[in-house]
Amino acid sequence: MTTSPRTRRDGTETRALARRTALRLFTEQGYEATSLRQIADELGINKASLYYYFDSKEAILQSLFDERGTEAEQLLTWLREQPRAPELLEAAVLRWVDSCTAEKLQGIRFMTANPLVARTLTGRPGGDRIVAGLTHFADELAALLPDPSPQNVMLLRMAVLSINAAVSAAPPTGIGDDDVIAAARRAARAVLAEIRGGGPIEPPPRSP
Amino acid sequence: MTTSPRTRRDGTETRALARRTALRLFTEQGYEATSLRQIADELGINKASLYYYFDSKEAILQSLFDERGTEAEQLLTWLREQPRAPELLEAAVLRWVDSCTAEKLQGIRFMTANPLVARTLTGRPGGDRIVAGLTHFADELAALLPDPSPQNVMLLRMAVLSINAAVSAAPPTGIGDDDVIAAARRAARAVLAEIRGGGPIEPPPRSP
DNA sequence: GTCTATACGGTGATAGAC
DNA sequence: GTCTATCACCGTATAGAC
Repeated sequence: MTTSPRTRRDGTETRALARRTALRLFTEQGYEATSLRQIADELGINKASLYYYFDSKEAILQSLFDERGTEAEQLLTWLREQPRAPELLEAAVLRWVDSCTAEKLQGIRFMTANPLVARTLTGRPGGDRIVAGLTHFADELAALLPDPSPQNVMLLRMAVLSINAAVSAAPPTGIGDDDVIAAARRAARAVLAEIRGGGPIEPPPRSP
Repeated sequence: MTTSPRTRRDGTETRALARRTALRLFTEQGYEATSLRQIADELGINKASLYYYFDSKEAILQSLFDERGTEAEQLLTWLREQPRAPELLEAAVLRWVDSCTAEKLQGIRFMTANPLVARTLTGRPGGDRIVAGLTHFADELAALLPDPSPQNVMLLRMAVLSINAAVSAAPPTGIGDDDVIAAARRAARAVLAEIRGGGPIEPPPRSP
């Protein structure tokens, strides 16, 4: 081995810092519009030094996807072991929405800013696991719909992606992460209610 | 003049075709990932010939924004001459949603695929009039909210942008434009109801 | 209007010294 | 680990013949 414990530790720290920097720049400017030179400059290192930590620019992207790629899959695993019930629909959607912490929001922001970039990694291991995982998640939930009309399937997908919609709708500044997440939750519930009721009118609860 | 009527007519047709081709490629692959060579190839002309119709790649982008930039402004103009009333909120949002024809959807798809590209044109005349116009629209509507809390402002913005959310949520194929628009409308109404009621439960209609 | 040829810069990436 | 130097390539854009 050529790496001592000390250099190894410094290395992984720099690598982690590079990932965070890349994530920020990719989110602000887009993946294609961000050059390796720019990332290196912000890190205070030379452009070529980045290649010590990553094999290519695409490898940086890949590592960002890998970091957060398992979440959607875990959600899917959880869903498949739940007993089928009408309440599962709302429970599952809200489980996903509520799992979104303020830290996870930056991942959503990155994906929202680069909606097409996932296709760059298609075919490779761990490519677009987030997108694919959420898609499968929504598709599996669609089987629970009493009326799986195209519109209702669409509304279900919109409920699942309410966090993304909230991030897209949020102005660049002035609204805190908490309110973004809370708004996403309320929107998801409202859309789910629309699917159930076919309209805003809910039958009043009846006690026997 | 160096252009005869005949060449002039052919020219504007080619220009229009180039715009449509660019719009499609920008939507499929992204603005930065699409090269002028690619656009020229699909048109069956040389790369350099594009510069007869457009001064630069950015000029192509600009022309696409100009084509659909006035709609949000017209909406804003309409809003400002409406009498203030509680029903104006939902009426205004639905006016925007319902104005979305199947043809207009491709504009939304382009913007959804290139969320950051509007900033490329900021400062220039007619830059991001769509985004800015819709933002102003939502902000003006926010003044009509009984409770303009950050969450409610967020929800209002999400209702206005429900078309964008629907486009983002729609799978690449399998769902028609009509269902996408219809789902957006239902989602917008559901979110507006959530703002009004603060919850999915609506009081049942009471006849005196 | 369309072409060929070319200029120019920036990009991702590699080799090798230290 | 970080650097300098260098590479091939592709991007936009221009000049000028036809």
